Amino acid sequence: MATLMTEMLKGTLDGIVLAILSARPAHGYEITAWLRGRGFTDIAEGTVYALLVRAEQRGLVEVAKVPSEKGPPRKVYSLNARGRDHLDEFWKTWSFLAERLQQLRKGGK
Amino acid sequence: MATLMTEMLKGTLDGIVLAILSARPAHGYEITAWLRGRGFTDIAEGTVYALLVRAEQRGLVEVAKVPSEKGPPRKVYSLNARGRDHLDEFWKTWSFLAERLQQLRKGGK
DNA sequence: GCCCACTATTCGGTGTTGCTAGGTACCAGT
DNA sequence: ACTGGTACCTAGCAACACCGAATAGTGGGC
Repeated sequence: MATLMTEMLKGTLDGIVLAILSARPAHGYEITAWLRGRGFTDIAEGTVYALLVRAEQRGLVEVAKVPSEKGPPRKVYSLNARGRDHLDEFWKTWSFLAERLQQLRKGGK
Repeated sequence: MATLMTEMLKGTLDGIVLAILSARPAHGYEITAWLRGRGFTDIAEGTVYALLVRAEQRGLVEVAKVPSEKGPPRKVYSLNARGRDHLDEFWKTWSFLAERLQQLRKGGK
């Protein structure tokens, strides 16, 4: 059921996008396309934009408006120092969770 | 500020509890204590109970009321066939997510 | 007898999150 | 004109975990 993924993405999608931005600056549409290509087929378009706005409000990313040849201007996001710190924290939390779940999976059944 | 872990647990705590129940029947208080012992120190007591009620409403678990020597009667939950199916789905979804994140972590930075 | 700690469950209200389902804007090809 | 691809935004919704408090039973210390 797709519902499982929806709930599981809460809290992780945030980190996923930051991780993408840590590799290279990108804009919303690009990020969405990238996610779709990686198998996250059901991630809604609006979700990514809302998430980027939140990231900006928290001061995790910098924004640059870049005119596009096709369509409206792009908003290119790039990770700043605070964002990198946040990403580190994210990976720590993720590692903790992933370890416990791996143990559970082995132990159970 | 919502903690990272709180948001990340959304959707996964559900599976964690089912995984615990797949090993052996248990009641709410016991599950909470188990989680605390495993490092999930900040999981609220009420959270587990609410989660168990949801699982029951979805028909994933069976409930048995067992009198306790200490305190009020326990509600002992055990996984049924539907619950095991759901757990399988959970692990599939989790695996998918964990794989993508592992790739991202390697690739990024 | 009275209070406290521990066991055990329940409930209403809150904040964060991703999804739904639209809309705006710009340009190229037909 | 019209369609399709690019690119962004928004309001309202449902699900989830947290918080704080209440309820209830048992046993031990004073």
